[in-house]
Amino acid sequence: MKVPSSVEEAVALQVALAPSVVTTPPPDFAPRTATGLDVAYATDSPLVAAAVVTVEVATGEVLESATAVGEAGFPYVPGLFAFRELPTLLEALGGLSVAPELLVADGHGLCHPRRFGLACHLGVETGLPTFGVAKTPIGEYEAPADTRGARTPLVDGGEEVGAAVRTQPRVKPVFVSVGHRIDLDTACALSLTLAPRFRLPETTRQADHLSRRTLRNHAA
DNA sequence: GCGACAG
DNA sequence: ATCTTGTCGC
Repeated sequence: MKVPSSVEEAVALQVALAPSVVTTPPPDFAPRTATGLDVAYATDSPLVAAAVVTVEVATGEVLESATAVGEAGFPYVPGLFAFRELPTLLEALGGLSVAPELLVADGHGLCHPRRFGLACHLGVETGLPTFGVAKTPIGEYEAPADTRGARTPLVDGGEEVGAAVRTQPRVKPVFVSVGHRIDLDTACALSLTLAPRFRLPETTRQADHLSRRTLRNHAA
Protein backbone atom coordinates (compact mmCIF):
# COMPACT_ATOMS: atom_id res chain seq x y z
CA MET A 1 0.00 0.00 0.00
CA LYS A 2 1.25 3.44 -0.92
CA VAL A 3 1.43 5.89 1.98
CA PRO A 4 0.58 9.48 1.05
CA SER A 5 3.37 12.00 1.54
CA SER A 6 1.17 14.87 2.64
CA VAL A 7 -2.09 15.64 4.37
CA GLU A 8 -3.55 16.97 1.13
CA GLU A 9 -2.65 13.80 -0.70
CA ALA A 10 -4.13 11.65 2.05
CA VAL A 11 -7.40 13.58 2.03
CA ALA A 12 -7.58 13.38 -1.75
CA LEU A 13 -7.06 9.61 -1.59
CA GLN A 14 -9.92 9.24 0.86
CA VAL A 15 -12.20 11.37 -1.28
CA ALA A 16 -11.27 9.29 -4.32
CA LEU A 17 -11.84 5.95 -2.61
CA ALA A 18 -14.96 6.78 -0.61
CA PRO A 19 -17.37 6.16 -3.53
CA SER A 20 -16.22 2.52 -3.75
CA VAL A 21 -17.67 1.67 -0.36
CA VAL A 22 -20.51 -0.86 -0.64
CA THR A 23 -23.13 -0.74 2.11
CA THR A 24 -24.82 -4.02 1.25
CA PRO A 25 -23.71 -7.44 2.45
CA PRO A 26 -23.02 -10.34 0.08
CA PRO A 27 -26.04 -12.60 -0.58
CA ASP A 28 -26.83 -14.86 2.39
CA PHE A 29 -24.05 -13.31 4.43
CA ALA A 30 -23.61 -15.39 7.58
CA PRO A 31 -19.92 -15.45 8.50
CA ARG A 32 -18.74 -18.40 10.57
CA THR A 33 -15.60 -16.51 11.56
CA ALA A 34 -14.62 -12.91 12.22
CA THR A 35 -11.13 -11.45 12.11
CA GLY A 36 -10.24 -8.64 14.50
CA LEU A 37 -7.43 -6.16 13.93
CA ASP A 38 -5.52 -3.81 16.22
CA VAL A 39 -2.25 -1.94 16.49
CA ALA A 40 -0.02 -1.09 19.46
CA TYR A 41 2.37 1.87 19.43
CA ALA A 42 5.80 2.17 21.01
CA THR A 43 6.39 5.09 23.36
CA ASP A 44 9.73 6.23 22.07
CA SER A 45 10.04 5.01 18.51
CA PRO A 46 7.92 4.96 15.36
CA LEU A 47 7.44 1.22 15.78
CA VAL A 48 3.96 -0.24 15.54
CA ALA A 49 2.87 -3.83 16.11
CA ALA A 50 -0.19 -5.06 14.26
CA ALA A 51 -2.16 -8.16 15.19
CA VAL A 52 -5.00 -9.94 13.44
CA VAL A 53 -6.99 -12.68 15.16
CA THR A 54 -9.63 -14.90 13.63
CA VAL A 55 -12.29 -16.16 16.00
CA GLU A 56 -15.30 -18.40 15.58
CA VAL A 57 -18.36 -16.15 15.75
CA ALA A 58 -20.54 -18.65 17.59
CA THR A 59 -18.06 -19.46 20.36
CA GLY A 60 -15.42 -16.73 20.35
CA GLU A 61 -12.78 -19.42 20.12
CA VAL A 62 -9.49 -18.25 18.59
CA LEU A 63 -8.77 -20.13 15.36
CA GLU A 64 -5.73 -18.36 14.00
CA SER A 65 -3.63 -15.22 14.39
CA ALA A 66 -0.81 -13.34 12.69
CA THR A 67 1.32 -10.30 13.50
CA ALA A 68 3.58 -7.80 11.82
CA VAL A 69 5.91 -5.08 13.07
CA GLY A 70 6.44 -1.92 11.06
CA GLU A 71 6.68 1.82 11.35
CA ALA A 72 4.01 4.49 11.46
CA GLY A 73 4.84 6.24 8.23
CA PHE A 74 2.39 9.06 8.78
CA PRO A 75 1.77 11.47 11.67
CA TYR A 76 -1.38 11.22 13.71
CA VAL A 77 -3.94 13.55 12.20
CA PRO A 78 -7.60 13.18 13.19
CA GLY A 79 -9.44 11.78 10.20
CA LEU A 80 -6.27 10.38 8.68
CA PHE A 81 -5.14 7.95 11.30
CA ALA A 82 -5.80 4.97 9.03
CA PHE A 83 -2.60 5.79 7.19
CA ARG A 84 -0.60 5.00 10.31
CA GLU A 85 -2.00 1.52 10.73
CA LEU A 86 -3.04 0.27 7.32
CA PRO A 87 0.31 -0.87 5.89
CA THR A 88 1.24 -2.95 8.93
CA LEU A 89 -2.29 -4.30 9.32
CA LEU A 90 -2.32 -5.45 5.70
CA GLU A 91 1.03 -7.12 6.19
CA ALA A 92 -0.30 -9.00 9.21
CA LEU A 93 -3.38 -10.04 7.27
CA GLY A 94 -1.09 -11.56 4.67
CA GLY A 95 0.26 -13.87 7.36
CA LEU A 96 -3.02 -15.70 7.82
CA SER A 97 -3.29 -19.11 6.20
CA VAL A 98 -7.08 -18.98 6.00
CA ALA A 99 -8.67 -16.03 4.20
CA PRO A 100 -10.93 -13.97 6.50
CA GLU A 101 -14.69 -13.85 5.91
CA LEU A 102 -15.20 -10.61 7.80
CA LEU A 103 -12.94 -7.94 9.30
CA VAL A 104 -13.68 -6.08 12.52
CA ALA A 105 -11.64 -2.88 12.74
CA ASP A 106 -10.70 -0.96 15.86
CA GLY A 107 -12.05 2.46 14.86
CA HIS A 108 -14.74 4.01 12.67
CA GLY A 109 -15.94 3.27 9.16
CA LEU A 110 -18.51 5.61 7.62
CA CYS A 111 -18.50 7.60 10.84
CA HIS A 112 -15.80 9.86 9.48
CA PRO A 113 -15.63 13.43 8.11
CA ARG A 114 -15.26 12.10 4.56
CA ARG A 115 -17.19 8.88 5.22
CA PHE A 116 -14.00 6.86 4.82
CA GLY A 117 -12.57 5.81 8.16
CA LEU A 118 -10.15 2.95 8.82
CA ALA A 119 -12.84 0.27 8.51
CA CYS A 120 -13.87 1.52 5.05
CA HIS A 121 -10.29 1.76 3.92
CA LEU A 122 -9.51 -1.76 5.13
CA GLY A 123 -12.60 -3.11 3.41
CA VAL A 124 -11.99 -1.42 0.08
CA GLU A 125 -8.32 -2.38 0.17
CA THR A 126 -9.03 -6.06 0.83
CA GLY A 127 -12.42 -6.38 -0.80
CA LEU A 128 -13.71 -8.05 2.37
CA PRO A 129 -16.86 -7.31 4.35
CA THR A 130 -15.73 -4.99 7.16
CA PHE A 131 -17.17 -2.91 9.96
CA GLY A 132 -15.69 -0.73 12.66
CA VAL A 133 -16.16 -0.74 16.42
CA ALA A 134 -14.80 2.41 18.07
CA LYS A 135 -14.49 3.26 21.74
CA THR A 136 -15.00 7.00 21.24
CA PRO A 137 -17.79 8.64 19.23
CA ILE A 138 -17.63 11.18 16.45
CA GLY A 139 -20.88 13.09 16.01
CA GLU A 140 -23.93 13.17 18.26
CA TYR A 141 -26.02 10.44 19.85
CA GLU A 142 -28.51 9.88 22.62
CA ALA A 143 -27.52 7.42 25.30
CA PRO A 144 -29.03 4.02 24.48
CA ALA A 145 -31.21 2.34 27.15
CA ASP A 146 -29.20 0.57 29.81
CA THR A 147 -29.88 -2.85 28.41
CA ARG A 148 -27.58 -5.10 26.46
CA GLY A 149 -28.55 -4.70 22.79
CA ALA A 150 -30.02 -1.21 23.11
CA ARG A 151 -29.00 1.03 20.25
CA THR A 152 -29.33 4.67 19.14
CA PRO A 153 -28.27 6.42 15.93
CA LEU A 154 -24.88 8.09 15.63
CA VAL A 155 -25.37 11.27 13.61
CA ASP A 156 -22.77 13.42 11.88
CA GLY A 157 -23.57 16.33 9.62
CA GLY A 158 -27.25 15.41 9.70
CA GLU A 159 -26.53 11.90 8.44
CA GLU A 160 -26.84 8.62 10.31
CA VAL A 161 -23.29 7.33 10.11
CA GLY A 162 -23.42 4.55 12.66
CA ALA A 163 -24.89 3.45 15.98
CA ALA A 164 -24.15 3.61 19.68
CA VAL A 165 -24.57 0.02 20.84
CA ARG A 166 -24.84 -1.07 24.47
CA THR A 167 -23.01 -4.38 24.60
CA GLN A 168 -23.18 -4.61 28.41
CA PRO A 169 -25.46 -3.08 31.05
CA ARG A 170 -24.05 -0.14 33.04
CA VAL A 171 -21.16 0.12 30.61
CA LYS A 172 -20.46 2.84 28.08
CA PRO A 173 -21.68 1.90 24.60
CA VAL A 174 -19.42 1.13 21.65
CA PHE A 175 -19.74 2.95 18.33
CA VAL A 176 -20.42 0.75 15.33
CA SER A 177 -20.27 1.83 11.71
CA VAL A 178 -20.24 0.24 8.28
CA GLY A 179 -16.86 -0.35 6.70
CA HIS A 180 -17.53 -2.17 3.43
CA ARG A 181 -19.90 -4.80 1.99
CA ILE A 182 -22.12 -4.83 5.06
CA ASP A 183 -25.12 -2.94 6.42
CA LEU A 184 -25.45 -1.26 9.80
CA ASP A 185 -28.00 -3.73 11.18
CA THR A 186 -25.77 -6.69 10.41
CA ALA A 187 -22.74 -4.90 11.84
CA CYS A 188 -24.60 -4.13 15.07
CA ALA A 189 -25.91 -7.68 15.39
CA LEU A 190 -22.44 -9.14 14.89
CA SER A 191 -20.95 -6.66 17.38
CA LEU A 192 -23.38 -7.93 19.99
CA THR A 193 -22.74 -11.57 19.22
CA LEU A 194 -19.01 -11.00 19.46
CA ALA A 195 -19.31 -9.22 22.82
CA PRO A 196 -21.30 -11.64 25.03
CA ARG A 197 -19.33 -10.82 28.16
CA PHE A 198 -17.30 -7.61 27.76
CA ARG A 199 -17.79 -4.15 26.35
CA LEU A 200 -15.61 -4.76 23.29
CA PRO A 201 -16.00 -7.61 20.83
CA GLU A 202 -13.77 -10.62 21.39
CA THR A 203 -12.09 -9.92 18.07
CA THR A 204 -10.71 -6.55 19.14
CA ARG A 205 -9.89 -7.76 22.65
CA GLN A 206 -7.81 -10.61 21.29
CA ALA A 207 -6.14 -8.42 18.69
CA ASP A 208 -5.41 -5.75 21.30
CA HIS A 209 -3.72 -8.22 23.64
CA LEU A 210 -1.73 -9.82 20.86
CA SER A 211 -0.52 -6.51 19.41
CA ARG A 212 0.74 -5.37 22.82
CA ARG A 213 2.42 -8.67 23.47
CA THR A 214 4.06 -8.51 20.05
CA LEU A 215 5.41 -5.02 20.74
CA ARG A 216 6.86 -6.15 24.08
CA ASN A 217 8.48 -9.22 22.58
CA HIS A 218 9.97 -7.12 19.83
CA ALA A 219 11.64 -4.81 22.32
CA ALA A 220 12.97 -7.74 24.33
C1' DG B 1 -7.67 33.31 18.87
C1' DC B 2 -9.17 28.87 21.46
C1' DG B 3 -10.69 24.29 21.90
C1' DA B 4 -11.96 19.75 19.53
C1' DC B 5 -10.16 15.96 17.19
C1' DA B 6 -11.19 7.61 15.84
C1' DG B 7 -6.18 5.56 17.36
C1' DA C 1 -2.31 5.50 21.24
C1' DT C 2 0.77 5.68 25.75
C1' DC C 3 2.30 6.91 30.82
C1' DT C 4 0.46 3.78 35.65
C1' DT C 5 -1.31 1.29 41.64
C1' DG C 6 -4.49 -0.31 43.82
C1' DT C 7 -8.96 -2.04 44.14
C1' DC C 8 -13.57 -4.06 43.52
C1' DG C 9 -15.87 -8.15 41.69
C1' DC C 10 -16.63 -12.78 39.56
